Amino acid sequence: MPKLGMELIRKRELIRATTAVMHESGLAEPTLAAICARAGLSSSSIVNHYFESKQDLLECTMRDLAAGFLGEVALRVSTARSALDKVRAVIDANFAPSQCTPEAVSAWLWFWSRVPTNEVFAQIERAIDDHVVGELKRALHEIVPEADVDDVAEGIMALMYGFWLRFALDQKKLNIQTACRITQDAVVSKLSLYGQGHAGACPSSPTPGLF
Amino acid sequence: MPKLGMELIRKRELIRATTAVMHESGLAEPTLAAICARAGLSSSSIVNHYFESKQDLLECTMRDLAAGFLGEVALRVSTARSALDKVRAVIDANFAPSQCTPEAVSAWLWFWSRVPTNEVFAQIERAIDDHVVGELKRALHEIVPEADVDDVAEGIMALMYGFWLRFALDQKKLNIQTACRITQDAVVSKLSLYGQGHAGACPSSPTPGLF
Amino acid sequence: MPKLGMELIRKRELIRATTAVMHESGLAEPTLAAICARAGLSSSSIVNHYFESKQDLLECTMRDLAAGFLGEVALRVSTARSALDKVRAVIDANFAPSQCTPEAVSAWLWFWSRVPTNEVFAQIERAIDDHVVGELKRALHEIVPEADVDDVAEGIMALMYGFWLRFALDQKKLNIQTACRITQDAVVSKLSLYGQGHAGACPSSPTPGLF
Amino acid sequence: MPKLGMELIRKRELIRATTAVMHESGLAEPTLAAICARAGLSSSSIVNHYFESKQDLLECTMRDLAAGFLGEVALRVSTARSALDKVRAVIDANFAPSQCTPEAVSAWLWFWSRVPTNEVFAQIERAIDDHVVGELKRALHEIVPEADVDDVAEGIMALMYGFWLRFALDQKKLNIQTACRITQDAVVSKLSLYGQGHAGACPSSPTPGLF
DNA sequence: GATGAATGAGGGTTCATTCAT
DNA sequence: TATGAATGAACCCTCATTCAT
Repeated sequence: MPKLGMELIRKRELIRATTAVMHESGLAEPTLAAICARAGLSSSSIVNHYFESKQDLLECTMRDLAAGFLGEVALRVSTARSALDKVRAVIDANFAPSQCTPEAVSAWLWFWSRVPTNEVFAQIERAIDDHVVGELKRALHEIVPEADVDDVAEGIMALMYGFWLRFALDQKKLNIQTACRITQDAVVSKLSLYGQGHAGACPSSPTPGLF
Repeated sequence: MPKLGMELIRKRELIRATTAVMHESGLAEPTLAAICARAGLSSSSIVNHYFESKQDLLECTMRDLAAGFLGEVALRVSTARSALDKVRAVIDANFAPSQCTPEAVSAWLWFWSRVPTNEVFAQIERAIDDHVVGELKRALHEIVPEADVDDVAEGIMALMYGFWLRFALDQKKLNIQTACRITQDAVVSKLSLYGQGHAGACPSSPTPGLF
Repeated sequence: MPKLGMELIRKRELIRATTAVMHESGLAEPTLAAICARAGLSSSSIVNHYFESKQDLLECTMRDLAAGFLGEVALRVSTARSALDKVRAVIDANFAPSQCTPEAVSAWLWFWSRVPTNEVFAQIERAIDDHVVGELKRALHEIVPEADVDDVAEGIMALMYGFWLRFALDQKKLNIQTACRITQDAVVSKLSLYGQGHAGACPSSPTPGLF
Repeated sequence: MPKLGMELIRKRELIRATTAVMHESGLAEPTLAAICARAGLSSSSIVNHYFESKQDLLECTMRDLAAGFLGEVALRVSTARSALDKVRAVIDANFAPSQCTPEAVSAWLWFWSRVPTNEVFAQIERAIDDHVVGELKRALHEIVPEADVDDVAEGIMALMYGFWLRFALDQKKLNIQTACRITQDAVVSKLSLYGQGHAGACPSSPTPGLF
């Protein structure tokens, strides 16, 4: 029964199953057998039917994840008015529900753990990073002194990556909403020092401060 | 070659080789063959001669790394005078040279990526985390309001983990000294809001601020 | 080669090859490599394709052998009229051609030698033993005094096991037909003492007698 | 401390440990490591120090066992007066306490299971068998018609081997004394048919009979 | 005499992949 | 389109054995 569009459906099923397996079997190397079993398909031959190889499936899976993430960023940033709102939009995108399911978080950590090994993954990672950091810096340029842009951007990225890593390690240890709030607060208080944000210029009052 | 007392020497060699392989061959599962080749030993039998299994070698490797890290923390915290100094000591320990070689960073990320899979690794991770977070909170209790202790501690941990993760992903992207400085500044400015730290109450000067 | 329905064929081939290897390579632990080579298959991966493990293959092999044996017993016992005929049927089943090929005898001895080691094999052995001994005792109840049933049954079993063991040790030493005849004669003469069997009460002629 | 006679002591220790390991670890192939651990020696090198190889140790172990058994036979046969007593002596030797410890029984079954594989073991087995069967037949010649000697001897051997095998399979299933008694009774009743033994010529009375 | 170091062969198992159906 | 057959590489581990101490 050569249904049209079967290819797309199967691919999506397999990609979804891949992230599920990454999560369920720890972050161990997912096997094709496990992925196919999870997708309800028998025989791992089907993977080589729709993908060039296991590596291809994994790359597609990560590209899919990355596309979703960059989409969240683009969507939110494009609707932000002020520079500060753009910064906040980037942070919101990082903690967006679609990126924070246990499966997604596991997939991200799995992906990161393979970046040093795998050149293709490294390229994807660099592309994501360049895009997000670029977005961040473009906004920060309008808010903080030129000399501070890099450090502030780097700080924000580290904070988000750190929360993600810690969430992946133990999902009971951390609450995503809390993580997002802490990050947002950190930025607000930080930028308020430069006379931006909702706060006044000099934080003489018991200003929020970082974290 | 059959010198007596070879056990400690070989164990150390193999542990060192393990972290080296983790780093060199990406964060992929290190094979005993690769580890032995790296250590200059022939045949992977030698590993089972000195360790109970591959898993045992990996656990010993991580315990060794963890011990080194906790040692750095203990050493620096014990010589700190004020509560603020203790917080800074924890941060310094995280970015201590012994913990920031490319090999060590790779090993840490490898370790983290296995925590969800492996119960023993999870225990080690929890032990480390409890210890460091505990140290941090004990000091923060004297500095920030009770209600803020958890969030501040969590923020500091995330910042450090995030820098480490990003360093592991691309060592050219980040400079450890910079990461340490940004983290320290973040803490100082944060805590200064509560009237603590070496800085005066109101940061009238181009205030430190977070990140 | 990838014909459908290959599973049953291959399983049978592998089981047959297993007993062959047990026989040919003495009763040493058969290796998958040897079994596959014997079956004309390349690489021992095929075993794990059709069986869960080597242990599974061995268990299936023995269950197959046991089923054949119990089938022989059931077939012959069910067509026996008198109680004595049932006893003789059990003996005939033990020395049936299907159970007395050199391969089968080797497989049985191999199996027995593993019973003390292996719980699954022990269960199979107990099941077989209980079944055969039970069949024997049920028939004997009608022939010999209650007090003698156990000893007679035990004696018959020992005689059969002993012949089998000796046949396994050296197939030139013994002739199966002779063994069967000796066992049958032993039973006939034994039971004739109780006034049963086709023979008259007192064996006035140079009576058969045991052995 | 080069104690004199250390060699004999160590050899005996190792041989004893070998049978112990054969029994304790089922009838699996005993490893040198297990044997040395059982003997309280560290490092399996000691075996190659006192024996030429593992095979040598195993052969010595079986020769030791065989010597003990043949000694039992010789001792009892030499003190037997009548031909019938000699037959009974052989049976008693088979079930002598020294040959019926769980360790000895396991060792014997282990040995038998290796006979088809191993030429040296086969030679030992043949030597034992020839000796015992010879002893038996020599006595039987004086009791039973020439034509029956082989069958009767073979029957007795089978009965004894069968009991041993069944005892090795499950020591709870069988009692050595019972096995010995059944065998002795079988012989007595059998030979009584030929006008020998304690019984009268024609077993018209409810003679014991076999088993 | 006895130990510990080191090696290498060989075993079972997992797994991605190819191919015929 | 989809499945099952089959293969071969790679891995961890066990174990007997040799050698230097």
